[in-house]
Order: sequence, then structure tokens, then C-alpha cells
Amino acid sequence: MSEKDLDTANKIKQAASALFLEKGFGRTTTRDIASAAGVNLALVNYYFRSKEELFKTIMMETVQGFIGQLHVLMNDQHTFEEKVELFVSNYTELLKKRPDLPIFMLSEIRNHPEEMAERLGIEQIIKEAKFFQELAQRCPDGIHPVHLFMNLISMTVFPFIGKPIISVGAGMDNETFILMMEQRKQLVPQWFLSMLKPQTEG
Amino acid sequence: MSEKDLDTANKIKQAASALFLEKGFGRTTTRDIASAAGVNLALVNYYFRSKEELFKTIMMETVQGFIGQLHVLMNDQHTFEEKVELFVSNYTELLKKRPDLPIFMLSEIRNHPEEMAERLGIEQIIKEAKFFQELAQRCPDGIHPVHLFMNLISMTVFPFIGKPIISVGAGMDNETFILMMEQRKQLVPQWFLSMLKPQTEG
DNA sequence: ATTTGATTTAAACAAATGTTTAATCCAAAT
DNA sequence: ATTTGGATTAAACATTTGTTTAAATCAAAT
Repeated sequence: MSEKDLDTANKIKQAASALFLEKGFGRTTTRDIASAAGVNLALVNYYFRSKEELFKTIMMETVQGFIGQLHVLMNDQHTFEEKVELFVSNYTELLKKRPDLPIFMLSEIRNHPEEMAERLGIEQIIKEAKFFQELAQRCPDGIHPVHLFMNLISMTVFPFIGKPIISVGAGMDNETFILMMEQRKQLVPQWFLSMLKPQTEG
Repeated sequence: MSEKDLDTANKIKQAASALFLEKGFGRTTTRDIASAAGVNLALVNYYFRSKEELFKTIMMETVQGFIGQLHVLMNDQHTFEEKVELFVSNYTELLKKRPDLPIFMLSEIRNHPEEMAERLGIEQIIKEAKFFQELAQRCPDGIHPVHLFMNLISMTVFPFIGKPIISVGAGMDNETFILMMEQRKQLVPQWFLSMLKPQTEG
């Protein structure tokens, strides 16, 4: 259904995206891509100038979409607490569907760090976001707001990245893992918000 | 100094390790490796049967060492609070020196998930660790200890993984980033331990 | 019906790459 | 001094892989 009515360029992009995600750039061949897309090999270079260019296109759109969610979320009409909950649950849902996304993005991003950052304009997105102003206000003295933002991202995203080690180490099956991620939709915001309360020094 | 007195096999392993870490398996060529090690191309296949085998060897030793630290740490004679602090500061120091390690391990681990896990015996290491027994005892009702362990790893490791995005997004240079990681040696244990205290619901 | 231009195909090309071979070197043992 | 066996080298081999070419196909416009 949804594959057949795509035009050729999109069939290639979709197939390539899946393969890049699964095996990375270096281990994916143009013949793999053409085969998976069900199109002639030459069409990969016909529609996208090269494998590298195809990769850049896909990477850009992927990261764009990933950050885009953030942009909207951070500026809309919810309370601070709601924003936190939405952040965690939105990204948890996304990562449940596409658990390979973070590693793919982060592992390949190092090859074009400055270029990537510039094109995406992450700096503006983050600095202009209301969420950060609100976070900075509520932040305990002496603790940089970025610390807390790191914690929020870390606790939300890392379990998916570390799943192969953690879940095996803890001896849990996939079902149990997903269940825990569901629990974390509530737990992570609680932990995060408690970090904003003045600590009882120990 | 330290490079010249290595025997050939170790020169190859060391060079290959750096290259795999930097560019991944697919983008690293055997000629790159031989050249970086300063040895003849054929010696790569002479000492290690193939590029794949060389990779597996390096990967296994790397992960082994990474987990090994954990094993010692988790069972020695420190108090629970000390173990937490040691966990964070040890891995922070390690990641300051080798920030590419987590992505390398995690991105390539998916290709051999079951085999990897079995050989490492992560399951035993984790389950037998005193740290986990202590953690389970102190864990608030209804919250699985693995949740909290995830948080500890996440807050310690993820900032290094996400550095390319986070530090650019926040507009900070490398020096500032390292400074923050130093701060986190104290902060992460505080946050982590506060998660063990009964929450004031709200 | 013809033309036009984009799309698709099979085939080939050129370079890169993992691997092997056969000869050479070299140090230790006899 | 000779021998022996591992270590090293230059060269070649066989595939793989990204890319290109030139012909064929097809749909829309004239």
C-alpha cells in the first residue's frame, strides 16, 4: 500500500533510511539500497548525485524532524510541568518506534559537526525556547540550567541507547523493557522536577 | 616511546582501535590500519585472520575493560554512597579521555547482541554485585531498581554521547564542557541519592 | 503519428578494498 | 656455517562498490 504509491525518489530515500539506520553509512551499499527500494541501481545516482549526498539529505531530514518536535514543544501554550511531561512522553513514543534513531544521529553527526549544527540552527532553537527561560528561573542557585536539561534528555533517551546492555544485564525481555519505558513517562518528570526543589543538603 | 616497543600485533591492534573508534568498522580500511600502525598491509591478515576478526577482538577487549571496572567497583569495600561517587567519577574520567567509547560500543554491539552478552557474562556480573543488593534495599516501593541504575548510567554517560548537540546548542566551548563534567562528579551522586529518599508526592 | 524530454534499464568502468601468495629477511638453534 | 621457522615485504588476485554511459521505454504535448 504505502510503498507502491511513492515515487521513485521517495522509495529510494525510505529504503536508504532504513538501511543507514540499521547498518550505518559505511556498511550500506548502493546496491543494497536499490535492491531494497526495488529500483534500478543507476536511479540512486540519478535522483541523488551520490551515496554521500543521499545520506546527507536523509540525515538532515531526520535530525530536522527530531529537533523540530522539540522546537514546537518548547514554545507552546503548556505549563512548565506539562512541557516536561510532554517532552518525556513524546520522545518515549518516538523511540519506542525508532529505537535506533539516537545512535544513528549521534554516531554519524561527528563527521560533520559544525556544518550540521549550523544548518539546523540548534543554537537559536534552544536559546529562544521559553522552556529554557522557565527552567533557568526555577534552577537552584549555582547549578547551570544545562545540567538539568542534560539530565532530562539523558534519562529519557539513554535507556533506549543502552538497551542491548541494560536489558540483557538485567535479564529482561523486550516486553518488560517497553513496560518500564512506559513507567518512565511518569517517573522521569517526577525525578526531574524534584531536582528543581532546593536540596536538603546531606 | 610507548609505541615503538610494542610488538607488531599490538601496534596493529592499537592503531585499529583508534580508527574503528573514530570512523567505525565500515569506514575503516585495512590499508588505513596498516598505515597507521606503520606495518605492512599483509600483517593485518597475518596476525588476525581478517578485518572482521580483528574488530571482534578489539571490541571484546574494549567492552571487557569497560565492564570490568564496573565489576570491581560494585563489589569492593566501600559504602554505598562511596560506590556511587566512585562510579560517576571513574567513568567521567574514562570518558574525558575516550569520549567516543560509548557510541562505538553501543553502535556496533547491535550486530552481535546475543553473542556479545553471553561472552561478557554481564548478567552474572550485575546480578551478583553487592551494589545492586544495596540499591534494591534502598529503593522506594514500587520502583524497580533497574530504573534507578538506568538513571545513574544515563546521567553519567549520556552527556558525553550528546556533547556534539548539547554543547553546540548551548553555545559552550570544550573547556566549559569539561568543567561541567567535573561538576557532575558531585552533582550526579546527589541527584541519584535523592531519588532514593521517599518522595514528597505532589 | 511524431516529437520531446524525463525516466528506466542493462552493461560497463574505474577505483577501492579484503585477502592471498611467494619470495625475502632475520634471529635463534644446531 | 647451516638450518629452521617465524616475521616481513612487494605484488597480485578476486570482489565489491560507487559511478557513468548509452540505449530503451514511456507518457505527455504537438
